[in-house]
Amino acid sequence: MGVTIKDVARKAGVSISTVSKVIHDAPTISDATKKRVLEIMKELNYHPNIIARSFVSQSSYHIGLIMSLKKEDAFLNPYIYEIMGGIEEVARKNGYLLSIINTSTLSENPAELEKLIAQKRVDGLIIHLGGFDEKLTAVLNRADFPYVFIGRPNFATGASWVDINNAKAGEIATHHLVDQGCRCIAFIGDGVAIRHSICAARAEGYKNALQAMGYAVDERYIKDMKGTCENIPALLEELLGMDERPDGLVCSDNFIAFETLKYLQRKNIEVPGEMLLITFDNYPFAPYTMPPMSTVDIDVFELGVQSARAIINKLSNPGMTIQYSLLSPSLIIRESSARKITG
Amino acid sequence: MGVTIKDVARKAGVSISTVSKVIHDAPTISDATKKRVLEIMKELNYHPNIIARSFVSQSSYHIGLIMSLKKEDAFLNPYIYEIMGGIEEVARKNGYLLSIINTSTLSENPAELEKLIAQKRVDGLIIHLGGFDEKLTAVLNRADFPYVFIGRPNFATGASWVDINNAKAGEIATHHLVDQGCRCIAFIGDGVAIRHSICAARAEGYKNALQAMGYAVDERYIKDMKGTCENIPALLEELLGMDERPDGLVCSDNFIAFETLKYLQRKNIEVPGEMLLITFDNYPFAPYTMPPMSTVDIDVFELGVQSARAIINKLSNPGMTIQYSLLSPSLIIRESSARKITG
DNA sequence: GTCTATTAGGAAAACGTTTTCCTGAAATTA
DNA sequence: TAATTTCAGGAAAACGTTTTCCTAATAGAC
Repeated sequence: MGVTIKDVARKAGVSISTVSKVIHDAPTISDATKKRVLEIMKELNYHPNIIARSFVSQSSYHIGLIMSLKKEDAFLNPYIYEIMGGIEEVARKNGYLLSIINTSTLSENPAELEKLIAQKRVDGLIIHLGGFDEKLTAVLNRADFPYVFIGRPNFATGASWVDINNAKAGEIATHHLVDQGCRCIAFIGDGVAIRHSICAARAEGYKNALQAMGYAVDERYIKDMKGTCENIPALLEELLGMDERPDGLVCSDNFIAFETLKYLQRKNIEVPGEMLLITFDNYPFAPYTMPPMSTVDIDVFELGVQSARAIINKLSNPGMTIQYSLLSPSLIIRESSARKITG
Repeated sequence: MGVTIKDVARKAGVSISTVSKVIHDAPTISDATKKRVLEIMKELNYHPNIIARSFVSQSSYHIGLIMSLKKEDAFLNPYIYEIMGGIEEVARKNGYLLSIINTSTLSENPAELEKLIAQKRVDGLIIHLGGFDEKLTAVLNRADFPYVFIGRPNFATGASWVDINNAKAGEIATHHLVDQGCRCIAFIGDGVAIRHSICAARAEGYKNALQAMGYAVDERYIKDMKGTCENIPALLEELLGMDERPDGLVCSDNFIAFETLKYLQRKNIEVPGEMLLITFDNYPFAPYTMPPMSTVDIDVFELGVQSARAIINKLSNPGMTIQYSLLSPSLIIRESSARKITG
């Protein structure tokens, strides 16, 4: 067992209370004593035993991140990796460690969540809303356990959340295509009609942008692949067969964008010559498609930072009012949406 | 404070020692008492306080995973996500939680690692070798702290590691191209000459396969992009200008493969018509390239599982001899390496 | 010089387990 | 029946902090 507070106390000729007070910089200790004790601490290379401290405070100094680790989901949210980076940084700076909990474990066996919080293995939870089961929030609420969401929940909850401003992102994408000369812009999504879904918000932004710029919104130009990529070719065929053929496409996610690109190539429709394309999230392969794909990018690291701050705030101040925050996206223009100046 | 062992003891009319012994299924407790105590435990919804248990055992019941969370590295190792899934599953089943520690935090400030292990915030470490600093292992060794590697370290260490069999993967890729009719196969990598690098191992496999099938290995057909994608066109130009022009390319990573594909398209060289292409890791976008990319895939989930087992073994059996394990890859054939049967 | 207020630091309990050693009762043996 | 062994369970210490309450010494006020 390493160096303990007792060793420091003995060597410094003070009581352990005094050492503890020095650690916490209590005002009732004289500067001289403080200095001496601090020196001894350094000399002995003393680190307070976190586990003992946990024991007293009954907190683990761990923040849990509930996220899906299912193989199939691995690349649905490519940015979760960066989110983790943001969380880890803030957590560490506040003395917390980041622990990962698999969403599917919990959905399959909600008792695991009960155990997790009964045993206080984490002090608070950040819940990434991919595949998270609404029912589980009931468990958390019953135990009055602190948590925040990444992503805007589409169910009632008393918890704070942080999200990216997908409506704004949709606006930016659409606005950009109009800027590039498009006069008829279609939207292809997956879950357009699902309340508070990422796709719905992006579609909303698409509509808002069109209206704001004085274009009519025609619902026939809004398509939904309904969960399966295989529907995309048919949707595109419909769009290309319309009286006024679209000259710009907003794809609500990368997979749609890539499938669309493939289809257009097969049909010998040039991008960006005849059709401009834009999507979201700046997926790492976006620069490597042919042509490279324009995206509306999100600072997901910041998403992690904000969510970590939110939960840590909540821990130190349990009565805190709930907060929502929406982060702004930015535009990354690549060839797929850039009209050649020449020609 | 929730239900404690005292509450259970009182209600069951036994001492806390007895309850503790029931929890650990000690043989000196009669079946009748055991049964009664277990019932009371269930009735009161008692969960042993892990923090108190940690306090006694001075272990945190957390496994740390050191991995790079730097933005730039996020997609270098797309499969780390799945690795985490494997680790989490094994860890949880053994009563551990998975904690994430950012490699760059530690390299920037090695004292963080000292603190981490002095405070016993994790019981053991799994180190993902991307960007991990060799010097840090000295800290671990000095403290006799248990750790294992994911990936084969290219420096001396007393620790176990698990890795994917990259040499075997290189063999499989090369063998497959020969099977498909290639007679001159080139290899493009990044770090061919770096000892124990992933790329070097794959190149080794490439050579072995060629030799095993009776082909000569010509070093002129082995190219290295030396850290920057911009070198790729020049390398390809060299290859295409050779007396015997290659009809198959083994690309040691996805970025090389995608850049290569782009180049070949610009030069109007048909894939798979005139050139077969194969790469590794089954990056999620591999099916979405034009044409879809063949890859040699790795069960990285299993990599996580094995690394977690290794560290947990080590924890329960500190004297354990170090172990190395190499996981076998499997072939996923897509259009980029499939000679049309017709024509 | 006495009384009070202030200051610096100490003593000890508490947190919930695990674990070692002990004890009393029952069972076995002689 | 007496001595011994076995068995089931209990008492208490220990783990390293934090924190509350207390005390002795000093300073200040009159």
